[in-house]
Amino acid sequence: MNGKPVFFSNCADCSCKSSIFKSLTAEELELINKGRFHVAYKAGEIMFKQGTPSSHFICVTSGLAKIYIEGYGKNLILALIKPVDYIFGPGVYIDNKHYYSASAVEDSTACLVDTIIFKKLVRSNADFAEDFIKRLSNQTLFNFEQVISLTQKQMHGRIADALFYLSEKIYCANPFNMTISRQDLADISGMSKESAIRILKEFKEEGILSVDGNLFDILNIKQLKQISETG
Amino acid sequence: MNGKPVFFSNCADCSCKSSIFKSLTAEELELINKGRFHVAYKAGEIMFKQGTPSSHFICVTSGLAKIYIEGYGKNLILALIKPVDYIFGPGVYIDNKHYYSASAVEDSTACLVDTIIFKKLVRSNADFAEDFIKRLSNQTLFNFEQVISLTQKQMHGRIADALFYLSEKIYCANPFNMTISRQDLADISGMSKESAIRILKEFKEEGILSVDGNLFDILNIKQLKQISETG
DNA sequence: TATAATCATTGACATATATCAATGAAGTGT
DNA sequence: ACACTTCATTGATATATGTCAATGATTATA
Repeated sequence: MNGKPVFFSNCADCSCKSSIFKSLTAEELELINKGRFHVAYKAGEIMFKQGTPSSHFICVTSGLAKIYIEGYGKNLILALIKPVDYIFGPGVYIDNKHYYSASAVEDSTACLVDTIIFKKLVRSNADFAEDFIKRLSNQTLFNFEQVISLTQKQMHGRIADALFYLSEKIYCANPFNMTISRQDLADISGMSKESAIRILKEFKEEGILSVDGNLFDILNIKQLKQISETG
Repeated sequence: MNGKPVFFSNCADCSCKSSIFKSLTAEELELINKGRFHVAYKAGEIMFKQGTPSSHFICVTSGLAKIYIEGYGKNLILALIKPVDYIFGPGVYIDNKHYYSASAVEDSTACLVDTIIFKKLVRSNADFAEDFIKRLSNQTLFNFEQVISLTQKQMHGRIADALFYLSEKIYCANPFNMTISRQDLADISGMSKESAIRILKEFKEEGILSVDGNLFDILNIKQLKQISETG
């Protein structure tokens, strides 16, 4: 546990402030700033655990985190959270429980803000509330894509989707440095680790993908898109 | 098409008003009442289609509707919508597009309200906004349950979950009258129609379920719960 | 450096599940 | 009452995918 709080300047000056805060006034930002903690996590450390009370909203300021549901014997990764994005589970507005777990995939830092403050701002600032609802809506759309991929595509299509997710949404690069494990890849794609590895191997053999250590390179984007489409 | 509008008294007096409206003032209700349409759908009729512009929020006042994503060759039913519940897709706050389709499963009636009015109320009434966020959160939790059931349980567990969903959440009865087709049951459970039928047959043979015409009766709730748990 | 521990890879095998095809049942319109 | 369409059921078969077990590779630790 390397969880000692590190205090940065303040939210108003923060260069890695989540875009959700753009509709806040200086006073509102200061409100957030006052009740906020900055914490460092080592890779692998759990940020919070499914089933525990959820008291804070977490903004990832560096590194990479995963949020995942601990299901029946295996995990389903709902999303990877990169800087500067935040984690705000659906339980906050229901029963203040976490409905998924979160952990650091890479060494990470994060700001924690009390959800009471967040909810207060939602009530008092309509722009903020609307931005928040937009964000919730986007998450829902993402969930829809994921559930369709997981339930209606075969493994090749699901791995293709996962690779595009990593390349386009998370690492934002094409030869990209894979910082998640094969197990994580499998947990994103809803299959066993062995199956995920096998698909990667096939992609390599077909010249669609090259893997050099942790460096992944999608060589034939068009063909991989095709595989994603045809399931 | 039996889509002729039927005008009821008004929202303030409406006995089948969705609970989301409870935080609205009389004037706000009147605002909704003014721009509202009451429509009747026959079973099977489409209310709106995935990909089309979404302009109205739909409150189901009688009958039963389904919302479903048209995926790769087959549909996934996200939820059944019974009175008095409403349909408000995530696209409304993103790009005003429908990200799923909706259709009437039984003969149904519904009230349509312009989403512009709805969004205006979200901005002006904090209680209403908070109720709406709660509702979105509940939907997300439901999505989580569904995706875990669909991706981590085998067919028996998924059918068990679907049967409990129908009995406990939709029909709210135990011997219940099944108004959805086997194909719909399969589309809820993420499997082929034939597989769904086979599982039902097995449940019948094991005395867990009785099916008499459209009357379904879960005879051994405990065992079915067990099947749901063990996947 | 040695040792343990985790992670990645591969093969063999069992099985859950979809697909295809045929048939029966039930409702619908003429 | 009739043909006709949709829906439900069943069986046979192919295959996608998970599980188990073994091994290699890499990293952490003493």
